Amino acid sequence: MVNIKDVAEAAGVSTATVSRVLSNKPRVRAEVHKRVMEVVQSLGYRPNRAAQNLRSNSSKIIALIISDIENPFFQSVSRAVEDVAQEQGYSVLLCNTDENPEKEKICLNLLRDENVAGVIFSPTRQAIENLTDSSFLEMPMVIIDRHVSKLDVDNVVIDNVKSAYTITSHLLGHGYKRIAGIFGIGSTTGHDRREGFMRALKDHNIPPINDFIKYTNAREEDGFNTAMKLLQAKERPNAIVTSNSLLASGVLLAIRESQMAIPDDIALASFDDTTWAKLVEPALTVIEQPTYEIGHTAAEMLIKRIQDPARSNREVVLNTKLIIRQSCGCKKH
Amino acid sequence: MVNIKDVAEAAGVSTATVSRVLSNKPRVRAEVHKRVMEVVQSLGYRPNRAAQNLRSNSSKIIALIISDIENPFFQSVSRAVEDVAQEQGYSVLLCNTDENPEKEKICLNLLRDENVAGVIFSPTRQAIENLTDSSFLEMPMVIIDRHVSKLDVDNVVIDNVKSAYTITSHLLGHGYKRIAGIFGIGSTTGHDRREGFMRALKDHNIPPINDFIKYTNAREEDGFNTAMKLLQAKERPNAIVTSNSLLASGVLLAIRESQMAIPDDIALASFDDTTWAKLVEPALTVIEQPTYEIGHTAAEMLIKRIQDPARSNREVVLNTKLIIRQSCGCKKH
DNA sequence: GTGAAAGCGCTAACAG
DNA sequence: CTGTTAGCGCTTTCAC
Repeated sequence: MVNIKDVAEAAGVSTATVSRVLSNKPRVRAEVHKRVMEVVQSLGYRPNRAAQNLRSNSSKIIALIISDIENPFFQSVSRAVEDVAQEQGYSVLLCNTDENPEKEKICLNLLRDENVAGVIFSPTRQAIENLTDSSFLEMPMVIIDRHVSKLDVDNVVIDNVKSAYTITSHLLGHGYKRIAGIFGIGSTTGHDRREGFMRALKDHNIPPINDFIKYTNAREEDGFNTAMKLLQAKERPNAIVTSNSLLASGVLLAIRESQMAIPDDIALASFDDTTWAKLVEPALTVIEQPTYEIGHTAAEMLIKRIQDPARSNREVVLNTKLIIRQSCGCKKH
Repeated sequence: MVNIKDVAEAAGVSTATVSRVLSNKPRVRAEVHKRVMEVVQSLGYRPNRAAQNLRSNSSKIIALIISDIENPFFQSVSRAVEDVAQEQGYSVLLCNTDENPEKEKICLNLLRDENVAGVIFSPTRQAIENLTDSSFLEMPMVIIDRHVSKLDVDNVVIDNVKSAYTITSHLLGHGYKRIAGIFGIGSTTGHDRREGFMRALKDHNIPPINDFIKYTNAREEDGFNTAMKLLQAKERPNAIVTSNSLLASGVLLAIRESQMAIPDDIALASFDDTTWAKLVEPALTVIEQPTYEIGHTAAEMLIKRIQDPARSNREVVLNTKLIIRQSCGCKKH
């Protein structure tokens, strides 16, 4: 592998000059610049990232810490992050944490060891606490999906309370009154959505039914199990709201298993407009999150912060959209 | 940040000894080993990855190069890779190539610059050609999903010909005779599946209809457009096989738009058992690929190769499973 | 068994 | 404007 010294010799300059040319520093004669670039070309020189990293304590890698790449929400986010990164000459390191605070910590440590340039992180509530008195915040970081007002970090989120309020109100508007809600337990997101849900009930003068409000892990099987219990109870809900698509698919399976008809027997609405939301019948009414935009914005903010660590923190709240389809449209309710 | 020198001083040994202890080299007195470990603990020392990388020309990062993380097939693969990597102390660098040979090359170059320990790669046909006379194969590499018999690399695949044969035969067995096939154009995978499709027709003495055999990009919209054309033609197919789930969802949308009933008017079968395959009605008959296992196997093979570069190459062919649901079950055909 | 010392390839003072 | 030089933190001969 050809190194900077080879280039320097071939171009008849010092390594320092080569380095200057390559990092577009000023104070280099145009002619020298040109000659060096030519040699770089002809020798096919590519700087050694490890050496750059060691010397400058920073790599061209940004990390994406999410709970699970198999969650459709994060797929789109990660795709966006990748796109921005690639464009700007960064690579993306992926870490799944399964909403496990222990893994989150291991991961963060590792990223520091790797000198990553920055981190895009979707933390558990637990991790948000830990972050406060850790040195992890020394890494450029933007938190996504989860709300962290108390922390001094860049933040890209949606308005979860409002979105949950909207979708619950939609159900209420169609006459559904016995609405159950299933929310993820690991994240602030689940909490916020629950709050929006509660507020909507309150504003419509519907007393909440405790047994209908569920916190659970946010996987498909949790949605299924929770829904089965709900549907087998004496007092059934006639509508269910879920706080993500994994839960929704579990609930849908449970509804099918219970031989109930959507939306006549029961309505279903969820967060996240996945591929399948429009494919099932009746198609699912959902809150669409601007997933790609979340990732895109986060990545751009991160890179800006990397370039200017002193930059003031900001919180970006992106808009969601209620997509009305047929899963909540029964006339009789 | 505490470095190896700090540890050496605190333990009253040389940096060389600390290094030996940390990499579990022999020839260190047990007592010294213990003392060093204690100091490492108490000081919270963590080796600098960049320095290790520079010195030893290899990082603890493995790369995953896939065409698109938004393709469900790769999600599961990447999850598996991540799991194995994490377990073995590696991190995963993610690269999307969009089946674009140019991007593949950029990516490969970058990975070499980063001194990644190894690469798991799902290449385009183009890239497979390029690989032959490139030096990229100097990196430990395992190729997944795509077939590369000519190359001297580790390879994890399924039997695409056979799987396509199986699912096509299933359709044929249910009396469908006018079967269209939509295959991805960028990969060897699409080719092989087309071949299995053709063979099944032949073995059942069904003359293939040229207009029913389509190569296209493998995204949802391509599936939609292709299917729309197929369905609007004078001579319609009464069954469609697609070579991945993205195409399948496009086709499904087209069928819905055309107001046709599955499986009575038209049958649909596809590769890839996604979340939604069991959620739509009628549920989709599919070839299930062992996606997680593909990723898992590939990651393990890669790590073995990293540890022993002289290891002989091997090809692992994993089994697929035909999951029969209701999308191909019409009696009248 | 252990230490001293030589770099890996690069960047950033500091000189000139 | 450009070269010299001193490391970044680690691993790995080579001595002892």
